[in-house]
Amino acid sequence: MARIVSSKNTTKKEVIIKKAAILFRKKGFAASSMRELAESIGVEASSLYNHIGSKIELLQSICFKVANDFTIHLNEIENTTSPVVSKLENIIRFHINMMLNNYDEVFVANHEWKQLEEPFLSNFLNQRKIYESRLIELVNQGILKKEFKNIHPQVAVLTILSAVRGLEFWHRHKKNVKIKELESNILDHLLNGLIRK
Amino acid sequence: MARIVSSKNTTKKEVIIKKAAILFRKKGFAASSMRELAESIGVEASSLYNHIGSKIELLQSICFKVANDFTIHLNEIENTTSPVVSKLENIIRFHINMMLNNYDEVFVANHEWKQLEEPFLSNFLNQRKIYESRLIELVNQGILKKEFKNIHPQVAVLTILSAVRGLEFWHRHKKNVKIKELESNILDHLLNGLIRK
DNA sequence: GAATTAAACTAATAAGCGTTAGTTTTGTAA
DNA sequence: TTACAAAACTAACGCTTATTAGTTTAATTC
Repeated sequence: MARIVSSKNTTKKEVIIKKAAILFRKKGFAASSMRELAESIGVEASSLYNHIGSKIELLQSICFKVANDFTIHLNEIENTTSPVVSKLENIIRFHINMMLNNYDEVFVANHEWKQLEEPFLSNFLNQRKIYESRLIELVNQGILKKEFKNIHPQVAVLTILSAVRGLEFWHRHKKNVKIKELESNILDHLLNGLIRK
Repeated sequence: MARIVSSKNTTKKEVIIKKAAILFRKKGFAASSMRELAESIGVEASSLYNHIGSKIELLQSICFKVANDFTIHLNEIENTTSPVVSKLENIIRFHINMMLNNYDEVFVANHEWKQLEEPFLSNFLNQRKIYESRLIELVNQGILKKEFKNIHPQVAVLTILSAVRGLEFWHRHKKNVKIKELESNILDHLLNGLIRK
């Protein structure tokens, strides 16, 4: 009768959620079973229900934790008086680091949000939409202040978000490129096509 | 007893594969059932098996059709003598158009390949790896020929592929932006940070 | 050491899954 | 009209699913 190991600062629920993120990232939410999850932890499936409510609740926890982290960071950035280009750079760096440090969770939030049920699905999409709108507004400010070229801000934002999302693939190539080098390369690629010369 | 409708140029199998792509894109492969697929076509689930082998075979067809389309196009491009920047532009435009014209299939190939079984999984990943290697080599040529800045070619390729992949999201915003405008915006964003000035 | 609580276990549930077998209907060609 | 083939149907198979109920074990508290 092996118990779920959990140190002082993490509850057993948090252990389960972390393992769920790993499993959902590897196999996808729908293709992951509670038995598999339990096995990866070392208990029976039914034992999980002493700590969590349901499978779908695990997905909810993962998705909204990630969404909230991004929202909170954007709040902080907006409350500074830096140039727009610095703000955008800061945001891009945050995305890159979230992807590298919370790989499983960010991946799951990006790929498995579709499996959320209402009203969580709508909430999640709404939160993401608002986040994007705020980024678009930021780029727009950069254009008005002549920091950026006169591009379509909506396209720019989605290009940036997509490019940063592509860091998913760097978990495959991790050995070949240094993280900091990677970060500056992507930033250079994305910004120098954007910043007025 | 409704029959599967199919015009002269499309077999019933192709109709099923197309509907499968739509369903898999919307709900994910694992979360899609054969009964749902059948319903979207207007027959019973078992009737599908007069035309197809299995559920997983549908995913295989979709994934490898997309992969082959990209490979074939790259073959054609490599057999021309254009400047590297033109080749790359051509490839980016092809990606954009594949995404816009074969949305469901490209989406499924991008997101659901994980659910493939061996040996198809390995074949698919290998084909993708080779494709990326050829793009990296192309960018490398551009650097050697001084057409591009001295960036990390591997990072550049993944940034480009990821950014183009982000066109997925434009099916949400389709009304707001014209396709051609979108295409040139993305190209400008990606290339003008790359091309030597 | 006894009592209590936390958290594991076993067993079972009902529902849904992909797929198959066997049968019936439909469309086509002789 | 008859014969044949294509493609639909119904019914069922065995399996897996998430989840629940009830029980037992382990850890904690008194």
